[in-house]
Amino acid sequence: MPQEVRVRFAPSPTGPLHIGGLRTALYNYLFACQNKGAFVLRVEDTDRNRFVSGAEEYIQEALAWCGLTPDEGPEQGGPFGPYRQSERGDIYAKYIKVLLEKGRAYYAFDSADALDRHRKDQEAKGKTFVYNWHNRLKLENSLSLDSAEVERRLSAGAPYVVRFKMFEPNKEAEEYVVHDEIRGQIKADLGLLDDKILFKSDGMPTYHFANVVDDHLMQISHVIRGEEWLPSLPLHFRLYEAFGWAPPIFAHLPLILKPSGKGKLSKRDGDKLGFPVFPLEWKLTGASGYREQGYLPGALTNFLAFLGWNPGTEEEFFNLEDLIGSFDLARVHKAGARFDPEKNRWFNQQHIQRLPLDNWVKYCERVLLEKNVSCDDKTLAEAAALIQDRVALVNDIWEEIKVFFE
RNA sequence: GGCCCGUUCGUCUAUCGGCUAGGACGCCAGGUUUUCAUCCUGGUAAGAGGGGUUCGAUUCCCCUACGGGCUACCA
Repeated sequence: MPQEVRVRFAPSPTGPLHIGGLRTALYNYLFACQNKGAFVLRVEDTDRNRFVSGAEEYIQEALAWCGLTPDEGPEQGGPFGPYRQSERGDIYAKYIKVLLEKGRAYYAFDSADALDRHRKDQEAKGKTFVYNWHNRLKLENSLSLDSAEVERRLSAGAPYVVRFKMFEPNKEAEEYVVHDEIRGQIKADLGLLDDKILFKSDGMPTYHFANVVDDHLMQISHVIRGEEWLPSLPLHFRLYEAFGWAPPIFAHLPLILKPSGKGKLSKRDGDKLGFPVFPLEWKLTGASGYREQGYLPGALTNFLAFLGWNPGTEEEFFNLEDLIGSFDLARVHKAGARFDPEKNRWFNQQHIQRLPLDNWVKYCERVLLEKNVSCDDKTLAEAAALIQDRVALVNDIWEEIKVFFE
């Protein structure tokens, strides 16, 4: 492998990181470490409307709690910065121009309202409105309008977006094949895909554009991300192609599903399901976190690692270092996995039991300190040893240990 | 609706054409423990359905069903 492995975790700061995102970060981290590569944190804050202040700090803190500290990122710095997309405006402006000049992208003046109307019209006829090759000449854009009119609108400051020219019939084949490391070859029909917006009218790039530009510029070798991105993989390949860049290797991870009922686990589940979905508590909404509930970060990452992957042996207790040694992208599953809070708790209990005594004593000591109970080291060590296999969560310590001090 | 991905015990999973389909959580039963927890032993329970390919399919192919994702000037 001549090329250096560089992976990135690219959350958008719209709220706390949830355990699905945490697992994505974990897999990226493991892959980077075992290949002696770099783990990059990139903050994808191109949506001003959904920006939540404090979210970026939360993400950093959550990663640090789990031991997944990035090698490069907004706080760590690095040679490929800035690592916040909101600070990379000049870069995107430069590269969108490239696509425009190559004729691979075009200006579009259709208002959001007008597009909405088109969608509703088509829906009424039982059809779906798709902005692409078959109607782009009937809409308001730099392909349909003459160049003088386009110039006039642009210089008059008319709002516009930039769209990607996804496909041109008669010039290229409709069948398109992309590759995913976990799923293999995936066929797509370019004629069915739409001319995605690359640049929004507020001057910010969309995910698709910023992502491709940044991954290329940051020399990302492997993109390991959630399965929800699989449908846009053909678009991303097309973008690399349009730029003339070699794409990275893509691996789409299976989603984490709710313990029961339908759908994937989401931030909005909060702890409505009876268990936290966040590593740390999120004060804005009062949502609880695994740390506050008394989970060990090593137990959480162990359990999360096994949601969608396993080493193929019957060994099931792995600390971060063990995981780095055993993790294998080729053994990642294709199907989504339901999150099981009970098994998560059991992992935690097992991890507590396996803690070296002197380490465990520190947890107990902290609890006694909080409760203003003083005792000598010998008593503390004895009491801690006696309760170690009775406790499933760090938060249970007081309940078990108090009998020794009352 | 359209497109894409998926499908082994209730759940997480092993199996890379030939197994009595293994492990773990949970649950049930028994044992250890003054009680509880821990721990030990045993039990429960699975290849979505239908076609192929093959001497032989859980494993390869197709169809159907079901599940999931995407279909925004969100990521």
